[in-house]
Amino acid sequence: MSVRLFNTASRSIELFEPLDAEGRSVKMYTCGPTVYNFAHIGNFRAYIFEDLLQRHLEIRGYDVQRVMNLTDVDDKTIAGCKRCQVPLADFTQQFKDAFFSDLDTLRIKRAAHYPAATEPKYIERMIEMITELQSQDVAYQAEDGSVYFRIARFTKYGQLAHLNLDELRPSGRIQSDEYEKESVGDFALWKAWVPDDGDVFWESPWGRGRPGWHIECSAMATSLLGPQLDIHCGGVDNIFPHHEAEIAQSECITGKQFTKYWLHCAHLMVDGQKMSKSLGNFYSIRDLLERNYSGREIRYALLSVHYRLPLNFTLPGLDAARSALERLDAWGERLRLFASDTPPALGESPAKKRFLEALDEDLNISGALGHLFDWVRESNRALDAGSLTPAEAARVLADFTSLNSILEFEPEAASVPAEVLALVQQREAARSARDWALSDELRADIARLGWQLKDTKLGPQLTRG
RNA sequence: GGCGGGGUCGCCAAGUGGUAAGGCCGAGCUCUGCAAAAGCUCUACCGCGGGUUCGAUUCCCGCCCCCGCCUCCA
Repeated sequence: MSVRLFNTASRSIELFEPLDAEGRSVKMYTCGPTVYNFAHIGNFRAYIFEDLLQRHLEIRGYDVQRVMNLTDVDDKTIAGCKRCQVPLADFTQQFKDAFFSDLDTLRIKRAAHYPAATEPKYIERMIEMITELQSQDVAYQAEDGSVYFRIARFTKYGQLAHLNLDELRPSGRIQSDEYEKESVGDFALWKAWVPDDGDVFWESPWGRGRPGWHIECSAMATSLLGPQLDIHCGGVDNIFPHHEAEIAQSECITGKQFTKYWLHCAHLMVDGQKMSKSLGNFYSIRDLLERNYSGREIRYALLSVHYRLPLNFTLPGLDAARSALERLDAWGERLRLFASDTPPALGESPAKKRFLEALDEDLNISGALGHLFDWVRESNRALDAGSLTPAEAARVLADFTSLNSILEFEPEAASVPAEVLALVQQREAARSARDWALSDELRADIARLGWQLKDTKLGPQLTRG
């Protein structure tokens, strides 16, 4: 039971060994959202991957301390609060709230900390760090008043992304107001106030301004987790320059290797194309809830593809997720009704072992789910044949429950209105009286109230819609 | 141009140097007052062309196509 993970730094799968001398504690930092809008499913693909990683490490006995930052000041948040004519904090708060609500919808386990960039203690820490970098002469203030990191002074810069900086091709994305930099690759640590920033600024040794994006992660990560992290995650697009910058800043300050394992998830596409607002294929979680998909269905769809592979998100894919989950629901329900009350001490089943071993191998979730469904079919067959004992069923159920501490696939408890429940009872009475006409009429009544009723071997079953 | 990921059944997607998991959809069967649900069963020679090998989807070379990054997008 050793976990192996693909490390972007080495471009290979490595045995996971935490820095902690005891080998138990794992420090994990995950780049969080910029709260200028509702996070989209692409963001949540990353967060669900990180959730899977945390939960799997936990089931393997590690004590994971995870931090996720909230970027609540940047160009977009400033533009947004100006547009809405509200204070920055008010503007970002609504999206912070929405973000946490979406996390719950998707059953993503909460990190230990969600530090926000504008918290005074972190602004203070960032200023301290920039001051230190300046004293080391790796940071300098340019004529525009902003402070930049001098990448020429950090020889490792570009190593994570395997980029040769001399060969970098200008991409036209360089801001025209940054011409004061010594080198185009130098990145901002502190951005000088400009009139467009309005009342968004902090006082600093370099005058009014705000922190650059990269320094916030270095400050919050080292403040909360210490100078060295075991795991640092994000989307592939963060590798360069964001994570390079974090390494440069942090290691200049601490003198230690910043992160041991860098994990990055691939992007998500929608209907085979890059998700973008202009293509109209841009989904937030609430967009999908409005289409009557549930959080766990979205979770399944986003979780079931290996994190380093591009995930093609489609609505039919969500329908497939729904069907797959219903199969698991039916299996669980069947086991529950048949299992004995006391799970036998038979130890871990081979199926559970296979599932976890698949995840050990760089989170091979597709392989793991394959084993799960094999297990579903095998135990259903045994139940059909009458060859599964109630005690064995109890063990299967116990192991499935335990795997659900990773998957979180349990059905949502639907709250059925009393009115509907009463009709169901009346119909059951009609059915036992073999009054089929009344029975069908009652089923139609129930349908009119928005519930679909199916007679299963286990009794009437209600579903919404 | 540089770097990276990928092309496996209608769709999604594992995997291995020895003739290909699983899910969805579809079909058949069982069950069933009806409807449905559920369960079982069935469905692929792995982008193209070479090479290495007794044998390649799996290794090597070339090609085609898709996606991403190249200075603040997960």
